[in-house]
This record gives sequence, C-alpha cells and structure tokens, in this order.
Amino acid sequence: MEQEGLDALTMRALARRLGVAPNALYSHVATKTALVDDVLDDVLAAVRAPDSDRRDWQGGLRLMMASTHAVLLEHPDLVPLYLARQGARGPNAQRLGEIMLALLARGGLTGARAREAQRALIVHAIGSAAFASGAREAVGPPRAELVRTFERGLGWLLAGIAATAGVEGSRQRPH
Amino acid sequence: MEQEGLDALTMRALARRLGVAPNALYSHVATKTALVDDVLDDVLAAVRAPDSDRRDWQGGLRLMMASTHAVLLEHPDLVPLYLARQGARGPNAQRLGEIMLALLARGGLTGARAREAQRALIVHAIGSAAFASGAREAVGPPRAELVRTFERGLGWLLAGIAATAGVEGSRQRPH
DNA sequence: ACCTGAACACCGTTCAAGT
DNA sequence: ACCTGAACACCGTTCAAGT
Repeated sequence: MEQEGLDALTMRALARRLGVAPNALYSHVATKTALVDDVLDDVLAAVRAPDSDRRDWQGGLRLMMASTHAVLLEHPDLVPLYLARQGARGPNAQRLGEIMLALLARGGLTGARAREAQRALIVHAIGSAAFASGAREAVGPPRAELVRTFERGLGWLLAGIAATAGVEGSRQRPH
Repeated sequence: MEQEGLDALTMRALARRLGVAPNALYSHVATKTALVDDVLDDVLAAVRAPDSDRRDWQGGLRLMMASTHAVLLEHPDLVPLYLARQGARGPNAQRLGEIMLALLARGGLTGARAREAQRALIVHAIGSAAFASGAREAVGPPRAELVRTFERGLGWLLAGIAATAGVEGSRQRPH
C-alpha cells in the first residue's frame, strides 16, 4: 500500500507505480496532504518503546528518541515533512507521545513542564535527522559524526530535564 | 532584490512580481536551489551576535540562538529549507558559525567537541522554529508555549555544554 | 549582458462519465 | 465503490533568437 517511496512521493508517480490513472488515487485519499500524513504515521510504527514496567525513565526516553532518530534516518526524504507537521498526528504518533509523557511523569514531570520536555526531545530527534538527511557526500560532516552529535545533545537534554524534575520534586515535597 | 517572499517562492511567481518572463531569471541565477541559498543567507544577516570583547560565552551563545530563532520565526515559509541545507552555507552563515566557535572556545570547547555543541545548538534553534512555524491556529500548542519550549531546551543544552567544558578543562589541567 | 517566445516534461486536482 | 479521459492552472528549465 505505502511502500518505501523514495523521493518519488508525488501523486502521479505513485499512480504510475500502481499502474493506474493519477486521479484514481482520489477515490482512496482526499488530498495529497492526507496521504502524506498516513505515510508519516505508518513509518513511526517502527519506533521502539520500552516495556511498560520499566523503572529507568531516562533510559526509556533515551531508547525511544534514539529509535526515532534511527527510523527517520531510514526515510531521509520524509524527514523534512515531520517538523512542519510537528511530528505527525496519527495513532502511532499519539501512542508514542503518551508513552513519553508517562515516562516523564515517572520522572516527576507533569503538565506544561512535561510537554515542554517532550517537545524539546522531539525537536532534537527530528531536527537532528533532518540535519543528517541533508548531508550529501562531499559537503558537510560525515554521518557518524552527526549521530554522535545527536546522542550528545540527547544526553544534555535528558540531564537538563532530570535536573528540572529534581527541582520540581524538592519544591513540591515541602508543600 | 529578494523581498519578503511569503510562500510564493517559485521561479514563475518571482518573475511575475518582477514583471518579467520566467526564464529571464536564469540570466541572474543558475538554478532555483542557488537562488534559495542566497535568500536563506540574506535572512541570516539579521541575526544578532555579541560584541567581540564579551566575557560571558554562555550568554553570547544564548543571545545568538535566541536571535536566530526569532529571525527564523519571521520567515516561516523558509524555515523548512534551512534544516535540509544544514543551516545555509553563505557568508552570513559562515560568519555566525565562526562566532559560535569562538564563544565555545572561550568556554573551553574546541575541535570535534565544539562542532558537536555548535550543531546541537543550531539543530535546536532551527528545529524549534520549524516546529513553531508549522503550528496552525486550531491545532497544536500556542506560539508562546513553543517559544518557552525553545528557551528551556536552549538552557538545558547550554548547561550540558558547560558541564562538558568543565570536565574537559579539569581533565586537561593535570597534563 | 539581459531579455523574450516557445516548448518540454512535469505537478495536484476537478469534473463528468463509465462499470 | 472504483476507475478513466480530458482538462485546468500550475511548476523548473532549456533552447534559439533578439537587443
């Protein structure tokens, strides 16, 4: 149904590959945007999430974001589309978002603070993937260096989030 | 010459606005990609950088990234283009990149470590702007919340970078 | 050096019509 | 429910030609 879809993600190219007239697609999808939304969410099905009984919330988030980054790197042409849509809206995106919030809650972060942390992590994962996807052979740093940049940034963000959670926690207990 | 350029950044629309035939543009620019590269770098001219004699390297970086984020938010339609090109390549981008490296060096970060920090900061600024630019009225969080997310993430990254610099520093001194 | 006319190979989408 | 033919209003780019 969806296939790999290199950069040939055009209505007409898709119709060509399906051996069908271009406008035939409009019997199945309302608009190209809707189709792309579906594809984007489908890709996210491959993102790995920790077992629900996991104690290590930071490790859980690290696993999820690293997996997201890796999955996005497998679909370089789609990456630019994620940021503009704020990381997709489909069922997979929603499910992953809720797991993230659950992990953050286990770390003591809730409400606006949790959503900020969640968004910062997502921006970092997709942004890093977009940055790396744009890298062509000659120009720019090698892929491995960009992956290391992602991992280090992820560590900084998680440390900062944990520190914030700590402050929140010690501020709440006295009440 | 370049103008605001909403989302009407197509060769033919630009030619139309200039009252000229579409192909006339190819006497001035080799390709659309080249034109876009020029526009992207021009926009970066508005990014503010600290005075060269500044002592506070973290504050300097914070100023630069916040200014970058603000400037990008003024050109929402261009934002998606920056990440794929890894933040433009023109003279302005290069100048800003060097100032960032100088500030990082003042904080004790050099070489691969400095480039990683630099890239993480750029990814966060552009990624946050892309995230915010995609936000439409009804759907998604309000703009102010996204700006706060950007600022908090920036703080986390700078704290992490400073900690790394500290470790590097205390490791180097014994030598 | 800078422009035009005409053309090529594309887009997304709609409309009326067929099964 | 699913497809087609034909069309509309677009793209980026090239080529030959004009001043």
